[in-house]
Amino acid sequence: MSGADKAEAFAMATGVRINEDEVMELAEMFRLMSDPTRLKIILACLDQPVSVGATADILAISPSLVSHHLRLLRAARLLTADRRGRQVFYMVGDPHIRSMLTDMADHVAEGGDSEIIEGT
Amino acid sequence: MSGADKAEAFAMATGVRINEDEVMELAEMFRLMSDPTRLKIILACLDQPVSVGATADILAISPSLVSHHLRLLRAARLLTADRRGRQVFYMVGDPHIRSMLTDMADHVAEGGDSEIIEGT
DNA sequence: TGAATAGATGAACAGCTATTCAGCCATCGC
DNA sequence: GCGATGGCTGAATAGCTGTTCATCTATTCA
Repeated sequence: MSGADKAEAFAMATGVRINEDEVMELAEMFRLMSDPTRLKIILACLDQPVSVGATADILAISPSLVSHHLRLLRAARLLTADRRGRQVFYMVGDPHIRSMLTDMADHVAEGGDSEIIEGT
Repeated sequence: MSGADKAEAFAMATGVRINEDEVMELAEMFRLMSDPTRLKIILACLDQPVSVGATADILAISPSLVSHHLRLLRAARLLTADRRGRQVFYMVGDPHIRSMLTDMADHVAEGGDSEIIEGT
């Protein structure tokens, strides 16, 4: 069974229209949002562009660390950069990602862990 | 500035109604979905309950590995377990998570990386 | 030009984690 | 009870990654 066949089998079996590469891509997105520091950075520039320095101040971390994270987020196109003078402003580019994030933030804030289901 | 104050400052500055603990909780969710193997497991039982063995077969990995991952997913309440005889079926419990996942899978599958925006 | 500010980069390190392997517990059919 | 099947658990390991520190580039202002 080849790799392509395996991916096909997975897509068939799951009923989810998504192949191996797309799963990897999705996983990579989640990975980038899975680090608390990075997630805070993303949330910080969800609704408006924020400069690197401002982000560092808000989160009380070093500009260097912010920059490192921003590079990853920029590379994955989760954030877009916009230079104004000597400052660089970052913001969430994809509207779909933005709404998903807003949605998830609300979901968590509303405490969706109220129901406990136990198997017999 | 205390920890609580910092969290408050963050919530204020970002405009996102979410505190430190909730950010951690959200990050943890994303972390669980960020591993390709684990993500495949979740996607496999998105729409219907799947047994451990079946999951292992579909993904062509060892039942042991599946079980390890399932324990984490169950602990985080991302998946719910349902024992039938000697088989245990798992499925995505939270409808909100399920729709988010379906949505993101579609988003990735449709290739949302078509537009490249470059800063001046 | 020179100083200063804002970000970016590279190396180095500590901590975490996905995977494998071996063995254990529970449930069903004989 | 006995064997077989299905799933769980614990230890061990290899690979990855978030953070820090020092340094470097780019842009503005005097």
